[in-house]
Amino acid sequence: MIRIGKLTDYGILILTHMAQDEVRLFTAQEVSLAVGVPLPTTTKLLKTLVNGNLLDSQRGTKGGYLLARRPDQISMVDVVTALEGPVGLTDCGTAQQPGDCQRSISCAIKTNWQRINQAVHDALAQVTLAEMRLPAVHPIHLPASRADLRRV
Amino acid sequence: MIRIGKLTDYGILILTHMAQDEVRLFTAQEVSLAVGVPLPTTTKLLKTLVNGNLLDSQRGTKGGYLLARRPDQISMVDVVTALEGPVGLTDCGTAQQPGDCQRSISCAIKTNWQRINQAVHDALAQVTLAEMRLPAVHPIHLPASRADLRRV
DNA sequence: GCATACAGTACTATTATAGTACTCTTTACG
DNA sequence: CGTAAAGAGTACTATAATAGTACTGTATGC
Repeated sequence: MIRIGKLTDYGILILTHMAQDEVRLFTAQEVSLAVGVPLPTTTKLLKTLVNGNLLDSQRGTKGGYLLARRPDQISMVDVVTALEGPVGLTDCGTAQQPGDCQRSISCAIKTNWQRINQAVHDALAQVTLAEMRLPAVHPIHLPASRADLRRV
Repeated sequence: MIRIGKLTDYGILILTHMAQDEVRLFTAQEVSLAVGVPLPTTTKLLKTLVNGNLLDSQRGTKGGYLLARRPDQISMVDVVTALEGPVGLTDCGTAQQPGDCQRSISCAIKTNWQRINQAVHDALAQVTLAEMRLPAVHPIHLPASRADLRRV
């Protein structure tokens, strides 16, 4: 199973919310309330999303956040990359001491991981934020703990 | 970022090794040595792979493990599913108390997660074990800790 | 210049994952 | 038929990544 962390889930929640009104400024507090994620966590995420160039921010009174691009220009790779780190394999080529490798088989596989890598990357690239803000259906219970994670 | 756990990595390592000689019986010890993963962990994985119907096992003296199907009939979804749990989203529809949902927005998104879900699932389904046992190139150092995880 | 809102960093706690140990069952072979 | 080898199953422990929080700093509008 592949897992996406809670924070990434929240992040998508936040972006989807902000995509409802893509030109407006949202304060952190506003977003926190709307999405139901505690303020400290929300601000943390918002900052990260700014660093990932998915959001623009405005400081000072009357400040806030807004989408850096149009929703159809923001894909899930962008979001996932911003929140969970760089997409890509451990770079085998940068190893300092090639002779140290105790599992040469694993390196054979690493090469092949790029295949999987690319496939998943492409899959995520195909889904945009614009597609995510489609019809809400029924408000349904949100389970806690482990089951809460998005299983992909 | 999407992450695949170490154990899944090991699992693929193991299966790839066994795919070298797809009809032979391998003992747990043998596999452990070949792959460089501690015996207890290896046996744990082998058991899980049997339960996932990727391996068949033979008990008793002269027992061991072998692939349950041909390598080209085993995809990465199978492996990932066996080792990390069922592929799929949390089923919103099974919630007992629909009214309890405090974040209706998130449910709107959940519906859309299926999109991502499916995309990643398909991506993994396309890669088979047969394709994974291709040429090993250079034996290279295997980093420890976090960087060790396969970033997808 | 004061209040508001974002920026950055560092710390703590939780929880999932990884790893280990132990007991039980099956089977080959002397 | 009994003993040794090998897998099956379960429960426990430790580690490490993630999630969450708090605090200090900086910009901006009125």
